[in-house]
Parts: sequence; structure tokens; C-alpha cells
Amino acid sequence: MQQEPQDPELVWNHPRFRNWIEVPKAYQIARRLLSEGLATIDLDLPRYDVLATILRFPGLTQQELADKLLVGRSNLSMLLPDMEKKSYLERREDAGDRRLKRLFLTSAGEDLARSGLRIHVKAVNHMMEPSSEEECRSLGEQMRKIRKHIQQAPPPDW
Amino acid sequence: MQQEPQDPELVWNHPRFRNWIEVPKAYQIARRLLSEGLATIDLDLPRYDVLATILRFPGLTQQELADKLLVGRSNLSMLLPDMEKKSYLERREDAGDRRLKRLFLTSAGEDLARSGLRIHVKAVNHMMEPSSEEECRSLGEQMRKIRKHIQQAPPPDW
DNA sequence: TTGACTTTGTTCAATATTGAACATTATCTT
DNA sequence: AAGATAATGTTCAATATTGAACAAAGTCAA
Repeated sequence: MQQEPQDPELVWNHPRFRNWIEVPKAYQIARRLLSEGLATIDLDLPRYDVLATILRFPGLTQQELADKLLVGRSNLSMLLPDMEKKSYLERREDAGDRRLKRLFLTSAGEDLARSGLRIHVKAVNHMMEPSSEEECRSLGEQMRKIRKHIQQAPPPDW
Repeated sequence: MQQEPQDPELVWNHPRFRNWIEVPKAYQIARRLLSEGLATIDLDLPRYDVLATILRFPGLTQQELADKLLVGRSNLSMLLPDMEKKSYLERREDAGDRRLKRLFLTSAGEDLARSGLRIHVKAVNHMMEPSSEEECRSLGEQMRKIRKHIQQAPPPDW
């Protein structure tokens, strides 16, 4: 592989690079905003993500949840027993496949999930307030395209 | 505050919400891609972020670095001594203000930073390959706008 | 100058996150 | 049916990350 003598300034001016770089920045700040909002109902991000996903997909398995949240299974193995103990959710054995544990919210968990969602919506409305409807649509479209490409195309050989 | 009875489906169809949601997903997958690339030169993401930022802003202080990376100061207090021990960087006391420690790369650190940048550029080129120049520009523009708004506007009252 | 306040970096405990190794259960192949 | 293979969830050690409390150094106001 060729090792071109690389001027950092050239990199920061590289159009795709320069523009992509804004994504992590905005993401992290948005995440902090959401985190502050959730703190007002004593909820933290990892638990909110779990609750909101089970609210949308009741009965999904731990593996499926891990896939949706893009975390490892072991992560959930640490988190869920704790949340079950606090009576936010139940883990029920699947009758057909005894390896599976299917996840359901209790009614307390559902209430908390809905409160979290309300705050999440408020945060999103707030931060995209200066963006037009069309800009939002285009942003989502872009991101979907990028994600699918990463997931489907073979990775570059470094 | 009014607690509207909230149908989750309404939320997932909310245009801003629905589109924003794609950002974290794409971000996390992109981050994993970069992480895999960096692994080929035995570099991990936290250390890459540090090296790349010092490469761009030699002599910045730990506080400034923390601000740019959006992490806490304590984070760097744990990370940097380790990296200094491995001779990737130096922390020099500022002559004028003895509270400050200014950060500089060693030549080994600089080499590693450049290699990391090369991989980062490759990752970005790869994942934005299906996006047009104009789409990239618009994406960056959007994200800049959102970030600035979050940073400048007062947060919503939850 | 003194005393209050601020800023920087460090330490520490608490919590998160990951990957590897593992046991259990299903599935596939023959 | 039996043995190999794969999928699911758990455990554990290693590493990350955060926020609070702290010490040292600087700044500001009276």
C-alpha cells in the first residue's frame, strides 16, 4: 500500500471527510441533550433505549434487542436482570425454543417508556427546530442510505 | 404539563423523529467500521481521537482537548499518562500558566496519527460512496446547523 | 495585599461496554 | 438416532466513561 505524504490540512478539507465529521459532533451533543431530558424522570440512556425498543417490539428476544440497539448480548445480560428486579420488564421463557427469553414491559415500565419517548420527541423537535421539513427528510434519507451501504457492501481493505 | 395518551406508532411516524432516529444508527455503524479499520494498526478509537486532534492542534491543553472530543477532563487524565508512557505524546507544562499541560505528539505519535487518519478517510470514502458530492455537502450543513442550535439555544423545559 | 471565586488537572468510586469462554438448547447432516 | 454445528444467554476480566470531591494555580474586587 502506498503511503502518500499526507498533509493533515488536505484531509480536513477533503469534502466527504469534512462533512461527515459533523455527524459525530452533532450526535454526541444531541445525545447529551436527551440524557439531560431523561434525567428529569430519573431515567438514563441505556435503560431508555431498552424500554423504548420493547415498547415498540413487545416480545422480542434479547438477541433481537441487542441487534436493534447495536450492543453486544452480554451488555443486556448485565442490564436486564437489574431492570427486571426493578419491575420495569419481564423476561419470559419462550415455550417453543427454550433458549429464548422474550421481553415484555410491565405497566410501570410502559409508563416510563412513554414518558421517555415524550422527552425524546421534545428533544428532537427542539434541535431540529431550525430545519425545514424537507431538510429533515433529506437528512434521514442520507443516513438510511449510508447505513445500508455499510451493512451490505464488503468493508474496504485497509 | 399535559400527558397526552400517546400511541407509540404516532411517534415513529413523526417526521422529524423518524428521520433523526437514523442518525444514531448510522453513526454507531460507522463508528464500528472505523474501529475495525483502526484495529489493523493496533489503534483504538479513544486513542485515535486524541492523536488526530493533537495532530491538528499541536500544543492544545487537556481542557481544550476534552472540549473538542466532548468528553470529561477526568477521562483524559486517565488516558493521557498511559499514552505518554507509550511515547505517543508529551505533556509539557505551560511556562505562563502552570496549571496547564500542553500536548504535543512525538514523531512516533505523529506517524500513528497519520496512519489513523488515512484509515479514517478510507472509511468515510467507503461509506459515502453512494452519496453525491452535493448530498454530502448538504448533510454536513444540516449537522452543523443542528449542533449550533443545540449549543446556542436554551434547552427545552422538559 | 487579602480573601473570594474560577480554572485546570487528578483521583476515586460507580457504572458501562466489550469480547472471549462457557453451558444449554436447537438444528442440520448423515 | 447420533454427532457435528449453530444460536442464545450468562459470566468474567479488561477497559471506558462519568461526576463529585479535591489540590494547586490563577484572577478579580475591595
